Amino acid sequence: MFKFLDDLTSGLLQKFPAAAAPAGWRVSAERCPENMAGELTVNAFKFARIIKVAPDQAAAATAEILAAHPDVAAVETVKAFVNVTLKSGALFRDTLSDVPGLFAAGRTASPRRYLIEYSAPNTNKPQHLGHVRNNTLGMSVASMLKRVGNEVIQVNLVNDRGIHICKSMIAYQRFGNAVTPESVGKKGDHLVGDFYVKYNAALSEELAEMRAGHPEWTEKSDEELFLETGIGRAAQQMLQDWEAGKPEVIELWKMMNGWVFDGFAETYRTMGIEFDRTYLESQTYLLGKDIVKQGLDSGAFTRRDDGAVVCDLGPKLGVKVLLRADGTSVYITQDLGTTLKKYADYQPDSMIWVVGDEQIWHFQVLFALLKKLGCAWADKLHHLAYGMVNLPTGRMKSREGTVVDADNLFEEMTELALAACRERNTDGIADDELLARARVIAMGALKFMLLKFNPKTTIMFDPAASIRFEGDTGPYVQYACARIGSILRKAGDPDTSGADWSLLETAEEKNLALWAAFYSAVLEQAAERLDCSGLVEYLLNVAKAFNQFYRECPVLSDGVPPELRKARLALAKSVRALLEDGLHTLTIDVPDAM
RNA sequence: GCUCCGGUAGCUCAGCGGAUAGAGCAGCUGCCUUCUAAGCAGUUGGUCGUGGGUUCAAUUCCCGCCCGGGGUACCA
Repeated sequence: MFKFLDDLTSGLLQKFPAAAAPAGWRVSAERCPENMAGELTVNAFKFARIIKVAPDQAAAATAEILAAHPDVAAVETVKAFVNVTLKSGALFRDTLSDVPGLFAAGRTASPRRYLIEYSAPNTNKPQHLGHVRNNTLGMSVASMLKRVGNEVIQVNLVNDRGIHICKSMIAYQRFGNAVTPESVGKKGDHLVGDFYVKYNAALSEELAEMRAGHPEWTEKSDEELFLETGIGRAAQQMLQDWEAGKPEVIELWKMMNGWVFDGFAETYRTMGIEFDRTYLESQTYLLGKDIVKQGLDSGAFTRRDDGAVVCDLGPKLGVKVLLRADGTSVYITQDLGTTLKKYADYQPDSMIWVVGDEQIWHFQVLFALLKKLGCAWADKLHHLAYGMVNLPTGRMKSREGTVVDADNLFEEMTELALAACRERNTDGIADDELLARARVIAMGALKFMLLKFNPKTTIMFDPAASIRFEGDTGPYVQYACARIGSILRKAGDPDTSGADWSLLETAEEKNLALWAAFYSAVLEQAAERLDCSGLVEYLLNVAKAFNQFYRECPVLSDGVPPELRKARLALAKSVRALLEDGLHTLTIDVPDAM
């Protein structure tokens, strides 16, 4: 970053030998507020204590050192804020003229191996907007952690067994007429989802009939009556047959799951997701049992009078059951098993789960259990909890048909983006090229929208308002890149080496350099918080700064001196590199033109 | 009840110890024979839920209260 800050730091430490600065301490600067004279601000309130003087003395010393610094053009002190204006040459030297340096600054000094699990769909229905948020958060956090220099292993854990899967299978047996995705021309996960809906409709019907015939049952919940229904018992029986390995059930299960996996593969391809490994719950759901035995042996867990195995996690988390009295395992038992398996498979330094915030409690318990089992790495586990996606009409509910389907949403947004493309420059552009462009824009808009929110906030998705390509959106940033691409194409992809950056002296040009200076800090914070929303915000600001530059500073127009043109071309190139790097970090593509 | 998350402009959200609280959308006003108007400029709009406390400094930290959502399973 800025050389003057290094010099200021050493200057202060020399001047105040009594200073108690932590190792590696360095004075930092922030953007100066718009209405103040200055580009950067050094806040002396923040480090006055470190150098052990009063804030106004710290500020005075700072101003004195900076006034004599060759990079500094002007200094102004307000209270303990020291506002600095840099000389053009120094400003660009430390920022946009050195893109590799800018990018390298964002890399971590201590790379780690992360294992991140996300998506985790069920194979009884297609993915919806909630999954899209999960997928987007997972892939972007993974990408961002890689971008700052870590090794990242991305895994999926597919819930491919259980009563909900059997429901789709029962409905297929009863109402399926042996259809296949090919025979009806439907994506496999959608076809299976249809049967899941059919099952629930048939169940509701049967429940209604039963309640009509048994007035004493009207008060009971659907869950309580589930096993009283024929179709409920059928699903239960099928689950038992599945666990017993009954051939015709396994065969049906394999066939229908195969359809769903094909469908998911397409959804993931559209989003640009590639998992390093996909774990299947059907292969992991029994894993936890021997760990429970080990826990009993070590005394971490205890056996209750009725035979159930439990663990007392203290006053806050309470007593957790790990094995029922009948010896069957519960959700957390499986999760213990898969967690240990993932650890054994990859030995990560840290594991991340991208899972909805309704499971915060579950993960607290899981982590506590792992500690109890003596896993030294248990304090390096992180539940990346994210909020629901709600619609203006309320929560999304599969049963009530109020979900926004992922594939349909991609399709709809692509259509809208395509229409927007057609309104613009379509001269001589082939249809498939236009479609490819629309896809990049649509997916960019969607991912950017989802990442703009802090993960933990509950999102309100209003299709009418949320599907936008203007304003604070992904396409806004992509558009800035496209404008730069256009300039560079018109200039014949010029060689800009040796450009004289000190010729760039307008407020718009300097503003871009000032924004660029903070890229590494933005990445660092995103990685630390496992939250890309700061990067999203940042890219909007850089794109905005570029659009202002675009308006105010002609590059190719007649009357721009050749040397200035070259410098501005170099600037544009660097800005595009920055924006592209940022978007790619968010797993968003950049179209050549828009 | 206990617990977690949220309450900031008409709407959707940033800011989370620092200088006069921001953005986008919506509304109003301008700017396309000039490198792509998916753009730019201007403008309207706020007792940062509320009452205390800590601090040189609080939207930001602590405590109480009010409102909304999640969790509180031997479901996943």
